[in-house]
Amino acid sequence: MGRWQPDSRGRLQEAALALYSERGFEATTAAQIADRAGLTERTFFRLFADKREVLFGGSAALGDAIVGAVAGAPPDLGPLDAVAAGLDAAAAMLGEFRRDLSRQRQAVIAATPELQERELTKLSTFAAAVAAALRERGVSELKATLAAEAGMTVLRVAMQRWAGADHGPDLTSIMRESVAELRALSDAG
Amino acid sequence: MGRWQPDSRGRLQEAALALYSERGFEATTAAQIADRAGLTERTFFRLFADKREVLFGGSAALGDAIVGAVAGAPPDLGPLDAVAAGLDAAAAMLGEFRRDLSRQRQAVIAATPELQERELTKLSTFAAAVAAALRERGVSELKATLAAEAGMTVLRVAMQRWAGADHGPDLTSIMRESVAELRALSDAG
DNA sequence: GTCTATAGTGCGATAGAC
DNA sequence: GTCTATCGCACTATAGAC
Repeated sequence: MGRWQPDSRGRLQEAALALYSERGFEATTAAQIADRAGLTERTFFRLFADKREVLFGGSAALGDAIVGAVAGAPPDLGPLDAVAAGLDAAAAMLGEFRRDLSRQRQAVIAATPELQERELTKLSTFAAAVAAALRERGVSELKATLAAEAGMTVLRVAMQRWAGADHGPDLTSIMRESVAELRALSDAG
Repeated sequence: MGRWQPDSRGRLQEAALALYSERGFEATTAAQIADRAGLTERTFFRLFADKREVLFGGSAALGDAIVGAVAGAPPDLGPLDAVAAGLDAAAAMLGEFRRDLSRQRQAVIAATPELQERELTKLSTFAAAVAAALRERGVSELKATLAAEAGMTVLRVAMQRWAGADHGPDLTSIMRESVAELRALSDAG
């Protein structure tokens, strides 16, 4: 064992979620988070670019999973079907986490405009990567962008609906229903 | 005429766009912007919530125009058609501004992640308002959200394509083409 | 209009692992 | 010796309180 406790990142993420929940994002200082994790403020900012980033730690893996599923979908699927495959992968991955922590995290984000901003940015990053994967499949630039962005919108609203209630359908079901609604949009009123 | 130069807001916006273009957003301080506009840093932060907001001054009016057009569209139109009416209104309004300034503004935003974040937030605000207008028209919550968000995506990519080139089709044409592509998404690959 | 807290950065020091 | 993670200190600018 080393000189320091292991998993500084994880401890900071845990401490941050707890403090943001207790006293709110703005009322929490980076020093307080670091204290609670047994580290210093300087270390916090070395591991996370800013106070918001600490809540979006594992999102790169989620993005990779989505893009992988889109790229790996059967080649004859249209863009929206490929995106739907990506969303299934996302739902499966998010379902592995503890639902109570997901809810807590969503609640903090919902209460904090700055964090909503960051969430939109993350999803926009995913959308760009998904669009690139769709273009690889031969989809036009414009169609790829629109399909990818619509897909990330579905992901966001599905997460909100899922984390907003204790019971009710699981994330995969919510996601698929939303995709169906998206498809039906062009059809009629 | 009063004791001060008129239109402090406008002068600050102009100064900010110039400085952000010249030396970049991060390398520009609020004090420098205020100096250039003949005002104090304190006044800057009284008129704009933060350094980013100064680039998004007139966006409330744009949002109102979009929502108004959506709400005022013929009642028999489906959600996507109503959103398309809103986008037409947006294109008409944005087309009134000087194209070179729009380009400059888009270039600064494209070069600055923080500003892209703010732009996404603005569009998300619009989307929420548009979704509310659609619900007023009898559209379901989920469909309204998806249609509104997709519409704002169209607005964003159309603006990028329009401001990214000197010549080429006007904003209205680009917007309509994008809406058509959005409709066609579900059809096939 | 001044004063202050805090976010976030740069750089050097330290203490282990290898 | 090198490498890496953390600390400590000094510093600027933002943003808000008074």
